[in-house]
Order: sequence, then structure tokens, then C-alpha cells
Amino acid sequence: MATKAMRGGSKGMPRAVREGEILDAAAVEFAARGFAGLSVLEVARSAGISKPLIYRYYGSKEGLYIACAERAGTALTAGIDEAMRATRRPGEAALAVLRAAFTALEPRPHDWTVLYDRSLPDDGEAHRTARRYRLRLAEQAATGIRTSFSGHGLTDPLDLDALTQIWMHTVTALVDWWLRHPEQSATEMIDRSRRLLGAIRGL
Amino acid sequence: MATKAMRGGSKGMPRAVREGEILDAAAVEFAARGFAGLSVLEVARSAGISKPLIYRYYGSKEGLYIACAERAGTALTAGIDEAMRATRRPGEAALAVLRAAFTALEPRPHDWTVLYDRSLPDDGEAHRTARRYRLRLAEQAATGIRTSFSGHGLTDPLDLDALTQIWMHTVTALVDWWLRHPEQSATEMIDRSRRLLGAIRGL
DNA sequence: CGGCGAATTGACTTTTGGGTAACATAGGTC
DNA sequence: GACCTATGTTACCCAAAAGTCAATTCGCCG
Repeated sequence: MATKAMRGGSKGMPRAVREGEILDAAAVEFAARGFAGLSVLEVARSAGISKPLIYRYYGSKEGLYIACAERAGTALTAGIDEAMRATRRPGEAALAVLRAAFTALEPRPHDWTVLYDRSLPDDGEAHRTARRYRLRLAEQAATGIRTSFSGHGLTDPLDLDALTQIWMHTVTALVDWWLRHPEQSATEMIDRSRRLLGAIRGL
Repeated sequence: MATKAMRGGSKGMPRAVREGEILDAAAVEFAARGFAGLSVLEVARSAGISKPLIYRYYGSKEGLYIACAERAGTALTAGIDEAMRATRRPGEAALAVLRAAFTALEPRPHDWTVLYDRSLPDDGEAHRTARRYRLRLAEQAATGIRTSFSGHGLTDPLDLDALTQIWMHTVTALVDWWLRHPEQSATEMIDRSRRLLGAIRGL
């Protein structure tokens, strides 16, 4: 017989491919248990490999998180930036942003949750990385809110700030719902969101 | 001199009072770092006592979390239940619930965040306790959403479910905002919420 | 005052999980 | 076919954090 629990040895998988698999598994775990709750051993098991390989490729648990956050953050901020630049009428901004977000998240909806991990150690590079993307996303949301609500009598900057927070959490809510209904496609999510936003407006 | 780092010895504080202080400190830490990220030693330091006292009173880290969650969950669900029962017109339900929530959370806004910790071990009593209150709150939200949106053409149960999720996260958003603006009173939060909900409706 | 239970702690043990060392195998190259 | 590098594993180390022990002081009650 060929395999009898060999000790070490390549399986011929190129590093880039393996890295992708590791990040996919890690994103799920980070989203589910948070940074502090995640066990690197579990990620290894879930990716079908052994722990040291993760350390060879990512150096540390923090490095693993940073890689996840970086992949998630760049895709999201870039997609949303693009969508906001392409939008002309302010009434369409919200849905355009949602479309961009869901499209960017289609391969891994968990990515959004990863960025908003609350269990990161407050010092450390991981925290700074997540913070950077969160701030970027918050800025994008704030400008979106400003244009959407301009001329609606909302002047207090604190009100605008709170509205921004509500909008961000609305995205979180939809992503959470998506995670519990994985059979839904990004397009279906967009349609549903349009319907829901309309219903809320006409309440 | 009186004190020179004595080893042991009562300070005359009644158990009930001390327990309250411990829970207060723990709630802040649980909210900030999550269950997995929290260090019992840190809670002890922050409460001005030593670690073994926490273990004497709460048995384990899990016990400590459960106590926090129980205190938060009962206050919240009871307050919201009361508010929903007292509300007659469906248009007022949302604000009535927010008023109840903010009132219940006034002493410790962190409590809301504690209940939605994502870093709890999925087995274990702590998870079950949090889950119980989350389900209860979700039920309350769902009935509120049903009555608020009845006769607005929303029939798909999935839509209603997603709306419920959005509503819950709206509360989370407002609580998060509150945590970053601790100088605001519950009344101010309620007023602001009324204003914001109005602005969203008239978008 | 003497002693008993409740409050409290320094110092310890145990466990968990991040991180590493050393070794093993596949697959291409000269 | 020998060798080098990239991929991979088992078995271990160790720091930090959960959890425990034994002693110590306080306040009260007879």
C-alpha cells in the first residue's frame, strides 16, 4: 500500500495554492471564534494540513490574521471606492455600495466579520491593520451618508456620525443574515436589499 | 504604619457589594476583549481585588460570564417585554423598545455587547446562556418587526427575518455609538434615535 | 476576651495553545 | 542517480493564563 501515515514529505501542492486554502479556512475560523478564540491547530486541521506549515507561511497567528484582513480589506475598500466613484445620483449610492460589497464578499462573506473582530489585542500589528481598513470603510460610509442625507435637515455632526454607524451595522446585519443563508447568491442579496431598503423608507 | 502589603485578610466589604463590583469590571472587559480574550487577572486588577476572590464567588471564567450575561439578559428582556406590552399603536413600537433598551442599559451600556460575544466556546454553559437571551431578544424583535411592517407588502418570511436582523443591528449600532460617547444620557440617546429614525424614514 | 465564619490574598499547580527544531519526502536539474 | 530546494510532518518547548491551596485578617456574637 502507498500511504501508511508518513512522517513529513511534500504533497506537491504549490505554495500559492496552499496559502489560499489556509486563508480560506482561517477566515471562517476568525469570523466564527474571533482572533483570541481561534486555535491555529484547528485552522490547520480544517485546511487539511499541519500546524507548522501555517507558521512557515505566515509566521504567527497575528501574521495569519493580517493576511486575512489584508485580503478582505483591499477587496472591499477597492470595490466600494469604485462603486462610489461610478455613482452619479445620490439616491442610488446606498444600493451601489451594497452591490459592490456583496460582490466583493461573494467568495467569502466571512471576510466582513473578520475585519470587525473585537478580540484583537489592542497593541500589535493585527489591530492596526484591522483598524486601518475599518477607518477606511467608515470614511466611505460617512461620505455616502453625507451625500445621501444632504438637504434632509440633518445638521448635527453627531447625528451624521450615528447614522454612519447605523449604516455600517446594516451592512453587518445583511452579511450576518447571508452567513446564515449561504445558498443565496450575491445577486439575490442585492435584490433583497433593494426590497428591504424600500420597505424601510416607506414605513 | 498601618499597611505594608498584608497577605490576606477581610476588608469588610459584604459579598453582594463585591460581587456587583466584580460584575461591573467583568462586563467592561468582556465587551472590550470578548470571552476568549479576557484575562481573569485583569478583571481582578480592574476591580481592585485579587484573582482567587473571583473564583470563590463565580467558580470559573465561564461562571463569571454567565453571571454577566444573566444580569444583562434579564434586565433587557424584561424591560423590552414590558415596553412592548404597554405599547398600543404599532408606529410607536420601535421607539418604545429603544427607550426600554437604553433605560435598561443606562448603568452599563457594555451589557448589550457582552451578550453578542462571538468568542464563546460553542459547547459550554456560557454559550447556551448567551444564546438563550439572544433568541429571546430576537423573538421580541421579530414580533415587533411583524407588527410594524404588517400591511406594507412584505410577505416573504425571509424578508421579515432579514429585517429583524437589521433592526437588531441598528440597536447594536446605537449602543456602539453610545459607548464612544459616554457623556450622553439615556434620554438624549432616545431623542437622537427618534430624530434618526425619522430621517431614515423620510429619505 | 475568645473564637467562629466570612472576606481576602500570595504563592503555587495545571492546562492550554502559540511557537520551534529536527527530520522526511517529492520533484526537478545537471 | 546524486543532490538541492520546496513542501510537509512529528514531537517537543515554554509562556501565559486558568484554576487551587493554605494561611491571614476582620467583624461579630456570646
